[in-house]
Amino acid sequence: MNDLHAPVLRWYDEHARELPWRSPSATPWSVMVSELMLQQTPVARVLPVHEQWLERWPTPASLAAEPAGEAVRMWGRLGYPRRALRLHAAATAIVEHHGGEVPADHADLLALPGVGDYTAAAVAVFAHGRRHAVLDTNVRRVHARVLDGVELAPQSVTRAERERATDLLPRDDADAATWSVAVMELGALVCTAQRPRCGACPVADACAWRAAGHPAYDGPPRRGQAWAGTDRQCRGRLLAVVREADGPVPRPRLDAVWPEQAQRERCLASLLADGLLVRDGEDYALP
DNA sequence: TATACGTGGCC
DNA sequence: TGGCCAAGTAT
Repeated sequence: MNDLHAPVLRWYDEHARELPWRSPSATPWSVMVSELMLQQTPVARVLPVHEQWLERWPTPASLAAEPAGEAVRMWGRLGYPRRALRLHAAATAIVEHHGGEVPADHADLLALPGVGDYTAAAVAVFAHGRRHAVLDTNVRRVHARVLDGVELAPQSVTRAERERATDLLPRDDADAATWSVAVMELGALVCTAQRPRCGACPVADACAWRAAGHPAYDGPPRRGQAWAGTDRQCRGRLLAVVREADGPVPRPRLDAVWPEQAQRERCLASLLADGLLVRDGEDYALP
């Protein structure tokens, strides 16, 4: 145990949110579903969808048995709907290659659609108790501040950063898992990107960033996410029409939600290419 | 490695 | 008020 473990673990024990996927009765599938949904998406918005999802599809096999379009519809307005397709494809792969059970090995998880390095680690650790570093944006920000004395972590993860995160893990598997979720929670609730609550931080006294006077980020400029008028907005509008319709949608109803024809055509084509929509004559529908 | 990919809440 | 941000992945 290093000097950070005890205060962070104690803080987590006292302040952690009770979330369904952290329940002792949560299944690996519940954890995996939560991780896909939480990618770039706030907890508050995931909560109701996760509950409905698990009620309808309590196992990978139950989801794999349905058309992918049902997953897209249930995904609702969570955003990045390709994740719904990937989760459905992952469920299918789990049935085909893992006997319907969410695998525990990082490499097996990484091979599943929609599962990258972070999610593979999160499922291995939080669903199966494996000992593995979990590096998400929260953990990276906490490490950057406490250990490096900078406001934000670099854009990409280096080998050194990963090795340090692994070195920081408590020796015991269960403690290591709790440590990872605790650091994530600390980043989500206290060591936030904006307006960090250093007064509530269990390791404020050990924080290099605080000791340095909270120097502002001075790295390369980080690109914002363009939205208005972008293909992303257009795709979102088009897919929302089909998702919220009872059946196949005639083309004019799609034309009505986006004025620029060229962009509309391009986005419709990309939605078809992604498999988020299928065309049936003059109508469009979920797959 | 840089970019595309949804949505909505916050200050 | 609009830019920033939220448990990333795929290409």
